[in-house]
Amino acid sequence: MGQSVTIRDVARRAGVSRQTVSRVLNDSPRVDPSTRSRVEEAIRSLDYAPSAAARRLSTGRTWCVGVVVPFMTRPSVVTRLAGIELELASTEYDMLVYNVESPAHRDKRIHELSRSGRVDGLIIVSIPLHRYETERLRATGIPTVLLDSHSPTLPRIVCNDIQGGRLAARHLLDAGHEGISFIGDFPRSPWGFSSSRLRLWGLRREILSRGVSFRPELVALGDHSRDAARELARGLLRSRNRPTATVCASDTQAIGVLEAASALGLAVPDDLSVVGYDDIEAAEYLGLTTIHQPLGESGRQAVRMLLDEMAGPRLGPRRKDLPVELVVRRTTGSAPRDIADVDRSAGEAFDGVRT
Amino acid sequence: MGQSVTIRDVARRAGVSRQTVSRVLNDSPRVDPSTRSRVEEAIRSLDYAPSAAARRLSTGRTWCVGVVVPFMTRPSVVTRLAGIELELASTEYDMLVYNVESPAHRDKRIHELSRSGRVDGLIIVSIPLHRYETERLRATGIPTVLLDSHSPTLPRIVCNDIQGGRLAARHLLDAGHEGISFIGDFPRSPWGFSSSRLRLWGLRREILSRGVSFRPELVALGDHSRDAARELARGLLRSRNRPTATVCASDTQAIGVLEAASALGLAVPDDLSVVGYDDIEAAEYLGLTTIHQPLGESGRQAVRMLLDEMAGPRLGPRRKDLPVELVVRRTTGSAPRDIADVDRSAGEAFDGVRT
DNA sequence: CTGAAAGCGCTTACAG
DNA sequence: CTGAAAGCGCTTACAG
Repeated sequence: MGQSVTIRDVARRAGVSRQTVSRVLNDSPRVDPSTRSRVEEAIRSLDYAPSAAARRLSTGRTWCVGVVVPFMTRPSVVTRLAGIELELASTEYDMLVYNVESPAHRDKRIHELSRSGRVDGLIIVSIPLHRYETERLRATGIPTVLLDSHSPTLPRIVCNDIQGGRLAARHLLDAGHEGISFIGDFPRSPWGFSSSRLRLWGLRREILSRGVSFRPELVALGDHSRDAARELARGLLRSRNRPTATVCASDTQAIGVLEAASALGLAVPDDLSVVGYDDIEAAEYLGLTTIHQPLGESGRQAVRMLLDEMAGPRLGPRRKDLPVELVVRRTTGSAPRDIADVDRSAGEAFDGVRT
Repeated sequence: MGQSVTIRDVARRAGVSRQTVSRVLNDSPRVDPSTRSRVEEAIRSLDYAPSAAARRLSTGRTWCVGVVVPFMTRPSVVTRLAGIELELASTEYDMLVYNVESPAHRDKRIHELSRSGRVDGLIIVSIPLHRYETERLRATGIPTVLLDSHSPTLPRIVCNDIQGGRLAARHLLDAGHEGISFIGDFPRSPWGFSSSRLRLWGLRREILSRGVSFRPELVALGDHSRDAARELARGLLRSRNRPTATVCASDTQAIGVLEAASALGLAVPDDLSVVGYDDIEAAEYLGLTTIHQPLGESGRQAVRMLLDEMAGPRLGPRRKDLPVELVVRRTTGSAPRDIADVDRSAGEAFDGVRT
């Protein structure tokens, strides 16, 4: 079965002690060259591989990093995950992945993970922690980095959501839009995700800073899904004073908005401009204007920050903000001259009555 | 730092031996109820969590399953991965994920994984193994299940690719198509993926079994990407005797074909029918007719098969085929009456010359 | 440069 | 039902 060759067998074969074999294994300089080559020869001829379990117990390090993600199949999440994997692959660390499906499940996972000694460090993706969870983590002493969520005390990598909202608003305001709607996530979902809220906040600030009035009735929040966004958009777009542009909390939701526009006979971008968020792969082939986040890179940076934390505890909290950027494609354009005209002509198309 | 409470501390606190604590931890029935509750109380008051590393060394089991995937961000791959994670989450096993980016990298990963004792079992996704790799795996004795790839000896879960090709062909033949093209992956990529080849094989067999001639010049193979598929499609669709329908080895490639059709002014499905493969999320909102694979379910089944293997080696090879099904949406329709007409009218649109 | 001793924190038979 | 002994396969000081 292979697995039965131990360090003891190698030592016997090479005529040395187990410690010497261990030194060769760990590249210790305090080994005579000729001894070393004898040991290496023994390792080779016995096809020996050291036991990870034994090494872990004796060194007290697992050489594993745990990654906790919600909704791992979401394009933005899996891209982050791939970034984490890529960076870890260049180290000796392995990646344990836990997909959590509910807030309760999440709490349990994080708690048990932090205490079982299964991982040397933890990366928690997109999940804001309660204060008591943060405290529990500190108590266990396990190095932890948050990716895409905020915390007053834990080290974290965040993309600048407020800036993203501002960029989207600026782009639309420059094109003459004034009725800008926002479709995002429920404000008080049990997950407590904050990105949608922050993006809206940035959008609002930019609009107000331009002296344009912000219309709260154009904000519609729901599930983070295409279907929910489509229904919300349908409502907004049928209203008397409909928006000429919509900013979404994700590309997925933006796709729902495009569907709603299409169903209502509104042309994009002539009648309606749409801006997404994330720049997932689908955004490119749909020609969706969106806010690009450095998703893969954010994962890599989270790993680097975690490695730093594991090397030695830092004094204060650490936080790194990654920039986002606007990617203009084909779903945004100038505001319609006069929205009343648009509505009138849309009306004509339906009922042939001139008003 | 928390981690310093050991089984010894608990034993002392409860006034019993370490073995007794161990029995309580492992739900052994041979413990007196009152002793048990004393131990449980001690565990609680000391906030004790057993060391995974120690348990692993003494039991010889890691309680980890390794998953090796290529291109983890591909929608079809991540869906499989999520299925694996979901099934593992209902067990005590953790999931180690390795994303391999090149065939060389893959060989190294699989080899070292199988020998380091880091995992109790291995799931290898979409990667056909060389014979010598298969032999090496057997030699290590590590239970292994292949998901979405074939092997004469290893246990495996496969979706029926040949059947998928047949279903696509049948659907198109029923709609009157005769010039059916196929856009798939390079036949001899270093990865050795087989699904594209098998789907083409099924397509071909179905066409021939209907007495329709198969036109090899309508088969175009390239990189598994939207861009490559778009360029291949562009070539096919501009040829004199162009196809009226295209089957693709993936939805991603089908999207490239849709782009090519759009660029050439061909209406889908009036001028061209398109069938994808996988039924990823994008297929639904693009209205893409496709072959649905039970991606998540295939991951779950791979875990169950692996757990069986780990419970005890089976006598013979095991293989499970999962069914695929056709999902008809909006990219397929009847064959154009006379393709020459179509080409003529397209020509007119361009140059205004009547032929 | 090398080895004898001790230990990492559990579990597994073996007695009683 | 419970405990003393031994062991899992490494590494870490400590001598020499």
